[in-house]
Amino acid sequence: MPKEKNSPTMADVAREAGVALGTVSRVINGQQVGEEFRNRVEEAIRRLGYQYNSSGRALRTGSTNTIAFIIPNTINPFFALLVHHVNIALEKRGCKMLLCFTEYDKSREAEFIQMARQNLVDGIIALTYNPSLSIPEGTPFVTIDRFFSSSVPCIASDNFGGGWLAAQKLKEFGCQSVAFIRVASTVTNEPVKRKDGFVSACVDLGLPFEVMALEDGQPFSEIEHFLASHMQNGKLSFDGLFIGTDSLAWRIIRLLRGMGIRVPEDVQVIGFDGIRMFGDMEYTVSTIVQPVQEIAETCVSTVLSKHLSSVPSLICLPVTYACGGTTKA
Amino acid sequence: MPKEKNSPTMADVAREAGVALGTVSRVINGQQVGEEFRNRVEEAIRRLGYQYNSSGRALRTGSTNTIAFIIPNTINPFFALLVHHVNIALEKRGCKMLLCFTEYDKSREAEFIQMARQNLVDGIIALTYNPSLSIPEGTPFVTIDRFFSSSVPCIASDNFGGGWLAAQKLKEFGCQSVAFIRVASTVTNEPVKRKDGFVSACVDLGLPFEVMALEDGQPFSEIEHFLASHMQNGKLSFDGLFIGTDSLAWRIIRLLRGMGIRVPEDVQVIGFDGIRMFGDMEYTVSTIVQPVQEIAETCVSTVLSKHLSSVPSLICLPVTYACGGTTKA
DNA sequence: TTGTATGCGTTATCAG
DNA sequence: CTGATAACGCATACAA
Repeated sequence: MPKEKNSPTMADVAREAGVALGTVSRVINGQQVGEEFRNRVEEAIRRLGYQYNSSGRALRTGSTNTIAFIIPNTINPFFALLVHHVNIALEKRGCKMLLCFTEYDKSREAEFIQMARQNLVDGIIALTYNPSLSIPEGTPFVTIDRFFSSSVPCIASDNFGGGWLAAQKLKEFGCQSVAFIRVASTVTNEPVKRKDGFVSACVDLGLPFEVMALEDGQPFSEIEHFLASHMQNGKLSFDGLFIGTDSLAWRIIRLLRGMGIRVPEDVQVIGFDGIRMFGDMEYTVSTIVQPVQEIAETCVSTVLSKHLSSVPSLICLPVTYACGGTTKA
Repeated sequence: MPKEKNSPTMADVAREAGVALGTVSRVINGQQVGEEFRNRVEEAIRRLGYQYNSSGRALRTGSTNTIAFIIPNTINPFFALLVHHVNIALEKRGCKMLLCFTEYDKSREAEFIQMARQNLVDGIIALTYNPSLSIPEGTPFVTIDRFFSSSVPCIASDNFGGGWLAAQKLKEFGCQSVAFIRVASTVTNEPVKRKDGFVSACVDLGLPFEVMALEDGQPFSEIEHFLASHMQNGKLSFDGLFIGTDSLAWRIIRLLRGMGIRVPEDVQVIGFDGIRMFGDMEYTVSTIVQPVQEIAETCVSTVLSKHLSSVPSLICLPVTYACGGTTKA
């Protein structure tokens, strides 16, 4: 079954313009062509409504100007934002994006890498959770938030600095006793450093703290138990909480309010990510904001850079604090 | 510049297996091949780590198993959800998705359609705002929320029914006087029927109502003026509001609370779309929920259907009501 | 500067 | 059922 729609080809344009095939190609690729010839070709292109066929070019050049972006989904607003900025950054450089949703499925992560190579992508940007994912040789590969090896560039927020900043802010806002709560990740990725930075700052600042991690498989109610076990006379023994993500922070705030604890009056809460209502309105919670646009820009420029090997293996980008109404500032 | 990475080709596999090129192709495409030959080929494929090259196939067959999805962005959670479900639906049918973000730019919408055809996409799904967009011949085209002509299938929620449902719910929850507020769209798309359904229901149910539209270019403060002009003795003269989208509803609720009006105690609010916190948690406001997954499924099955011409030109899918805490139910 | 001819990897047609 | 071979549309090395 050949093509159904008979679009004109370069040969058609060449015939129409009375020039050679190669000349048409050169006009299209913006190479040196005599004024007279160029006009004839451009006229013919217009007349025929010619559009170049990217499969032919890809087959010939072995490159598609396409980057695969492997990510769990777009339902999570942080991922959605990432997709958006990655696409913008790619487009700015004349590249297309091949989106791959893994749904956190490790086997799908591997399948997509294979699929991406079948499609001759020029590079892969991946935010994955499979610790033993095998990185393909010969295709530029950049990861977000996950360090594989020194030969695979990893782009991330300054998670450690973010944890530090959270503790500093809580202290600044008058907290006397704080806690860090997160869901433990099965893989050791960059975001685990949020805890390290937080703990480090608490120690440095002389701020008493506790750490609670919801291990894999434990129900959310464990967090409820943790909080309940830190109540005395209807009062929580913490007046500041740093939570691993905005999403979890939101759930915990709901929980606290259900327990009759006011936020931020009784306890101040800082999350991580910088998620806004409806994507672009106010922050959902007070938060450490990830520089999503810079992350996307860096991923794209890195994966497209000619000399991947001379690129740093870990790039951390600066985070900022933003008030979302769950702190006293 | 030829390919940098020398992946094995079908010819390599054929040589390795000691068979003809055509036989390898037949094995890969699952056609009839003798048991012995099939084994030899499969063994060779494994040994060489062969992966088929989709450009070659595309060039030959004129089809890429790719559908272009044209949409403003993924920052808006509704669009993000749509992208997600469209991708799932496509993947289920072995198709890839070429995402095109228009950022509401009319000229970009047209450019993407051209780009999509250059890439030999097998079809286009588009959520656009350019009323005079020209639909390409020869490439299956399906729209969301926008009716172009009877030859271009349009998939949408039952916007009229949704408006009706909102009025019905407000009445059911005890409202005596209601209003509909929206930002007017410059294009006449399906969502404008939300007002029609609402008005129709109010009339039928004997519910007094008003309609307010923020025209193009008017600032948000116009809505503030509208509400302020309907205040008497610190009380709003409406006890129920239906807002064009959840996002606008959220902004208006913030506004109301700033004016000292309680939601839902003083005034109940219903939005439209069905946006959830963080994509999958509770609804942001009480809302008319669009069946996003069904919309996506329908778009995909329609655009891939062999006989596009025999498809209905407008398909409306049923909406539901969901409480998000801004109504008394 | 322009024309010509080859091959990229695949599918499909035609002989064997 | 299998082998050989001709396109598909394009970029490019080489010849003019």
